[in-house]
Amino acid sequence: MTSAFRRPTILDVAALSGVSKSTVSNVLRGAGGTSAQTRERVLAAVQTLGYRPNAAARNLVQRRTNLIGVIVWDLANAFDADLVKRIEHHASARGYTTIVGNTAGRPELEASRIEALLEQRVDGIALLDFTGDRAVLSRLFADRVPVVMVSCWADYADSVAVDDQAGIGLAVEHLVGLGHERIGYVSQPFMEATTKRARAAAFERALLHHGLRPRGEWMPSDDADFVGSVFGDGERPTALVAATDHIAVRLIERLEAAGLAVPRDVSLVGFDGIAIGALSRIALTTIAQPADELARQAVALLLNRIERGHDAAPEQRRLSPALVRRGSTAARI
Amino acid sequence: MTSAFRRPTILDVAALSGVSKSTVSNVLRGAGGTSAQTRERVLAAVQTLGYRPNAAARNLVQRRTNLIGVIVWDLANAFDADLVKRIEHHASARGYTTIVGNTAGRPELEASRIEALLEQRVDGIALLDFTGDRAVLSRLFADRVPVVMVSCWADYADSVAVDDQAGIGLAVEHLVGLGHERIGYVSQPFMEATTKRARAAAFERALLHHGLRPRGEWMPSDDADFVGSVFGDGERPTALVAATDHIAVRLIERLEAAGLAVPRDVSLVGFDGIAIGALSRIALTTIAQPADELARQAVALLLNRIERGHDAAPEQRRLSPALVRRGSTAARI
DNA sequence: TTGAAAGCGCTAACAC
DNA sequence: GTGTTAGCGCTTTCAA
Repeated sequence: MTSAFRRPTILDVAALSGVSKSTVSNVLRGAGGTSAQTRERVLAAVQTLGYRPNAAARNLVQRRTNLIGVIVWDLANAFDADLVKRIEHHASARGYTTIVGNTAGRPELEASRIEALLEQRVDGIALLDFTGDRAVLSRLFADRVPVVMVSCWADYADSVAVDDQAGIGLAVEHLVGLGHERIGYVSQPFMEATTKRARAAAFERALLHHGLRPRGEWMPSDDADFVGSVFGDGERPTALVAATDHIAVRLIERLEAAGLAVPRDVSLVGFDGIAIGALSRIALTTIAQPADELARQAVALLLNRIERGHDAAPEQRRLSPALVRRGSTAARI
Repeated sequence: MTSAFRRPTILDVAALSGVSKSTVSNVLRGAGGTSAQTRERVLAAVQTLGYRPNAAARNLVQRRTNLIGVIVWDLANAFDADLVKRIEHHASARGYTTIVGNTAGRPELEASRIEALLEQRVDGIALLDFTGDRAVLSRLFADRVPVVMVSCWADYADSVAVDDQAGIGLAVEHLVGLGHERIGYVSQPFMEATTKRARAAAFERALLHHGLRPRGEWMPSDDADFVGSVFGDGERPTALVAATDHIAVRLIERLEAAGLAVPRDVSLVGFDGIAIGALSRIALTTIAQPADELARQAVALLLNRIERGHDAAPEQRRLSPALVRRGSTAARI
């Protein structure tokens, strides 16, 4: 950097336009009470100097930053990335800048990312797929930072998530409608805990609702060795519900590698509605989440709490998912 | 917010531990020159108060923020998202916090996102797939903000990108090796310009190198109506190179919808190496970019310029891509 | 080894 | 309408 280089400050603008810095500030903030003449002069000076206000200085005096943080499990995961993109979009439209922290689901990374956000004094934080580490949460609580949980929840924070029970219900209903009676459920160890539990519980309930008996051995919480153990011998499920589209897609790989065809031998329903599920080569029947609505409401909830204060009781929004029928499910033969 | 709530400041810590705020600052920054005793007392006070330094105040006096900005075309695009994730990771490891701006390739959004970054006084900016709007770039230049371009380039900025020519060369060589002579190239209108041009030019060169004649009608810059026009009648290509994996995946859809099988009727090579290409149902032969190396070097270049100054001439790094053979290419019948 | 004091660049009373 | 002034919370000389 050229050693003499210094960004123009509000004082430079004031000097050039021959007014005081408060007047410059008033003009720039649109505070009113300035004559059209001086406004012109100030604006001209801003232009010629290429002046741009320093957010740090403003943040310091205003005690707010117009920054929000987003903590995400894995940006390489299509659903997460899509959500982050939409959150950034809505936040930006309302004048907030977004800081993203990717945690890879590791609590220690989560803690350090959140620590960084708090040093920046972000006005609020959106937690996608939060691991639920108590220490981290209590820290947030102690700092009285507005938080919105997306796609997961806790009773002491605002949250917006898809209605997991309704979603899983749709999936099971769809399969039962196709004549399936032996239905399994596949989850994954590295998955946000509340959602994981909710979907698994919803699955059991849905089966019972249809007069079917949930079978523990068809509900592995890990898809890794799933095919070998469940499809080895004995009675096998004719249909599967996967906790997420990601799991479903991996499952297709594993099933087909083991010589089982989808949907001929096994029908499969995913959950989320990621883009690649729509490819004709994948054609994944799935429970689609209303991603943009999720993002919109998350931002609305968060900014509401930021701008209107903390007092109100936590709000828990549940959005309705929709069944998207594609080629991975078929009538039981 | 409880009206009486105020975050503890360095003064509170100083008061509680009975020292001056400079001493607190010295302890916290590890500046040395403090006795073990006072250190203990200060640290204890920090602990009990839950004190956390205010980045805005620090930024203001230090005139640097330890913030970097990342401008990305589309986080919903797997390759971009993966890159952002890795950049955030490397930056975080070196003490920098990342602000992401998604631009959807729209120059006006790009400008406003960059404007926001500059107000935050980010120490540097990584531009992924920059649209190349001159006004925006000159603004950056005027502000003397360190910039690194990733996967695209300009001669006046540091950049790190894959060697497009080598990559396309590998693709063509692979196809020629399989006996193909009528090879087409498919691009897309909404794509970062320098990369787009470079890959197209490299394609022509590669064909010439193998003694083949590039044919304009087989090089649409838009994949939308590609299948109809090129595979309608007359002589058709037996193999295609796609400018990106995304395009390749879409092309598979369109080709198969038109009754053409991949690779039976057409062989197809993509570019990028996104994860879904590895699924057995997709099995996309592709030119894989070294994504993590790209991210690592981008961060290294950027932080180097930030921490060591602007003087050095722009550095242009070109990384080698690798051919990944999968099922979308086959010998010409 | 510690403290006092001068800012960093801005906003927001309040005075003129 | 416009200017003066007192901070916001921190770092960083410079003295003691």
